[in-house]
Amino acid sequence: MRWNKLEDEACSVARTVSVIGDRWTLLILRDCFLRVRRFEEFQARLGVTRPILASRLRKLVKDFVLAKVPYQERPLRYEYRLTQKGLDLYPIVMAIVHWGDIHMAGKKGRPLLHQHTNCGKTFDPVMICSECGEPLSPKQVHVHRGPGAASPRHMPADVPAGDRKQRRPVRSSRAHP
Amino acid sequence: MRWNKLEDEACSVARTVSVIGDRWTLLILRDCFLRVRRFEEFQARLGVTRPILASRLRKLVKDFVLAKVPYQERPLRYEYRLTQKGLDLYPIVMAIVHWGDIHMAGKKGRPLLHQHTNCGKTFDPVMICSECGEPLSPKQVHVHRGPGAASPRHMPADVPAGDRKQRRPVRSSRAHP
DNA sequence: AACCCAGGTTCAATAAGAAAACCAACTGAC
DNA sequence: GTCAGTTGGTTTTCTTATTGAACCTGGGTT
Repeated sequence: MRWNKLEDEACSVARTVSVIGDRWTLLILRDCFLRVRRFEEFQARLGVTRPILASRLRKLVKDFVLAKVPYQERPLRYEYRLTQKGLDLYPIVMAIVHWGDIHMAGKKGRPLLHQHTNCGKTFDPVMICSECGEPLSPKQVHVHRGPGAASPRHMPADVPAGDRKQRRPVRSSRAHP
Repeated sequence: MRWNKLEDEACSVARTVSVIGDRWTLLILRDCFLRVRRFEEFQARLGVTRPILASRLRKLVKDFVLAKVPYQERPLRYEYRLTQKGLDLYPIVMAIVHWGDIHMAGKKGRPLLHQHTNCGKTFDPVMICSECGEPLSPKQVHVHRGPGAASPRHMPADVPAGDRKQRRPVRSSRAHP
């Protein structure tokens, strides 16, 4: 399969992977969330070769994840900033960080700690259901076809519904449309 | 930079990316969460070449994300099942799906809908702070060095702490140790 | 015996990535 | 004015990874 065909697949994972499913791209995005913005800074921190970095940044700009904005004139210089679409990748990056913290940390513990400035505490990211607020587990989720489904190829086996509780919904910044 | 050096980096993103930071690997994991378990089924659904699929499955087994368990004898055949370490990737996969749903869905809408069997509703995954329960936004998170930090190279600029509220912590299945 | 199945491996051709050098537009120091 | 320095790249060559097709193994079926 060619990678440009991937974004046409009727699967949100495939479409997302066509944008960020590359090792260097994910590391570039990590640095974006750490406020890195310039070519030379990415290059120095990541150790990536310059041609690869240039091609990845170009692609992220093309996909509207980053925007190239001038930070000075004469000589005209640009920096790369996360767009809203890019900022929305934060849960993915945090989920990746958390998994690494739990499963890949060395004996010394985590490399970084995250402090939530709202509550002031060191925290872990937790993924919950927007409707009932409970933490999500794969076995409690039943997947079925949406309006954008193409073929029944990607459908899973059916899973019986369990007990049901009630809670107030959590207003996500970006809920299902 | 060589990819085997990546897992030695003092960064949880780099370490996680050394395991799952590959396009095919992420698609394989998507299918794992859709209860796909066998070589031929992965191959048919993904359209990946057989040598790549074999190499990715081998690596996921080596990294204890998947386990190869026999489902019959004579002829002896194995299937690939998510371990607990693999199941813990669920928030990453859900975050990827959700971003694709929001930013990459076609005109027809989402390919798949997720129903939470606990509450019975179609939901979106929301990432919250384990301590105060508020949805996370990148600008409200201050990163600082943890015990496993190596060099100060990967540190971000400081961000002032905002207002502080109080809430009860959410017990994540896997909190910070 | 002849053929099918699941789960791979082997091999040649092609695409992508790495390393090092080079380029261009401008600055500021001398 | 020229000479080195800075930033943000491109070019070139070499090495590695991926693709596509075919083949293999250890069984079972008719």
